[in-house]
Amino acid sequence: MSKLPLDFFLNNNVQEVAQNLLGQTIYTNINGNISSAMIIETEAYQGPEDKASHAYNNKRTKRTEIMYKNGGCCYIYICYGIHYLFNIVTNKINIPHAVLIRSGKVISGLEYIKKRRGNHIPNSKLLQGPGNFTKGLGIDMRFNGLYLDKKQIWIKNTSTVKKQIITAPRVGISYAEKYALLPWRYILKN
DNA sequence: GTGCCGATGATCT
DNA sequence: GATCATCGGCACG
Repeated sequence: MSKLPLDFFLNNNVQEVAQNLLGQTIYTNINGNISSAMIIETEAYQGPEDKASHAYNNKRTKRTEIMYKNGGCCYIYICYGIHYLFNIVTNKINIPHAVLIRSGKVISGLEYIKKRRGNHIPNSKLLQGPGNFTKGLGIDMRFNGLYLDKKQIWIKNTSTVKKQIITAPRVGISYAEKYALLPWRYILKN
């Protein structure tokens, strides 16, 4: 169980990285409080060609600039004014691919995660959904632009060799026309 | 379990 | 001023 090296994210196939991330364990350290989660749901966003991506057509703005960095970098943005969404930039510099992390399963730091989410939330739902995932792990805009080899955030290689993956269309992007139908959402079975 | 709906603000035109 | 890579609460039944 070793830390994932950053070159894991330099792969030029973002769909492959999104699938390889399933079963890996992500850690956050918020003021010394460490919590971790197994990644169980991801979505691939293939920048320039993908109408659902913020970087469609190589669009460069202040917000999307992070996506043009080298793979292994965190891309955080606010969705619907309320929720932080966590993406990992993939591929080489100037190629704006990214993987959205949608759901996880608590591995450690349950007490911190419950505190951030509220005690009435059942354990199985603590990190379900992209907004809940970031809230539970304490991820916010401070993480935007951080690489995954920092003391605040990192990923350990805990994926089993054999895993069963369910594919599905991505969520909340009906405006993306034919790209909305592509099965670029990946869910770990069980 | 499913379905509707308001909250809420950064971002871009 | 419009557009969202969402969530929780409430109404069903």
